[in-house]
Amino acid sequence: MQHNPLPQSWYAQSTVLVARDLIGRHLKRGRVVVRITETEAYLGPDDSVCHTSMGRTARNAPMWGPAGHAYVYLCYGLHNMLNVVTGNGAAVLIRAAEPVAGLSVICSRRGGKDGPALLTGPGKVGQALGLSTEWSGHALFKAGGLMLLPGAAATNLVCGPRIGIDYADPSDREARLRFADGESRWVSQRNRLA
DNA sequence: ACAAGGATCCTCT
DNA sequence: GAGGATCCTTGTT
Repeated sequence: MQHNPLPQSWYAQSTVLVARDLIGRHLKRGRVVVRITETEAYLGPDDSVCHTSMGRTARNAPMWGPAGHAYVYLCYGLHNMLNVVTGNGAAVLIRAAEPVAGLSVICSRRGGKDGPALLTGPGKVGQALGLSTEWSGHALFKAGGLMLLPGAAATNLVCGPRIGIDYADPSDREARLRFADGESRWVSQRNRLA
C-alpha cells in the first residue's frame, strides 16, 4: 500500500475529473483505511444544489478556500458528511466506500453492523471514519490526521444522477454527476447505478 | 430570538 | 415503502 498522500495540485483540477478519479482512492485516518467506491460532484455557486450557491457562510467556508481540504457538515442533525474541496466553491461528496484496514474499528463505530451496510452511504462513511464538523477545513494532502492516499484506480466506472436533491432545479437534478465503481458491491443499494 | 428544513439512516410494516 | 430521529445552519423578524 502507498503511504504518501496525493499532492494538493491533484485536487485543483475540474471537479468532475476529481470526482471520477476519486473512485478507488484510499481515505486513511489512524488504523482505518477505506477505498472510495461512490462520489458525487457539486460544481460550485452556479449549481443550485451546491451549498455555495447560497453564497459564503460560516459553514461552507472551506469550500471557498484552496483545493485539497475537507468540507464536513452535519445533515439532518446527525450525519457528518465528508466532501473533498476542489476550489472555487466546488467539492465532491464521498457517498460510499469499502473497508481496506481497521475493520474492527469500523464495525464498532457502526454499532456492530456488517457487510455493505457499514459504508454504503455518506452518513455511514463519516461515522466509520469517526468524523465530526471539527474536521471541516482539514488538509487532506498532509500526512497524519485524515488523508487521501493514491490507492488503485477503478477499472469499470459508472455514472448517473445525484441522490437526495428532489428540491433542485430539474436540470441540476438530472445531471449525471454521481460516479461509482461498477465492480464493487460496496455502493448505494437504493438508486443503484447500472 | 425564531422557525423551517435538510447532499440521511434505521426501524418498522 | 413509509415515517421518525435529531440539531445545526440559515434567513427572517
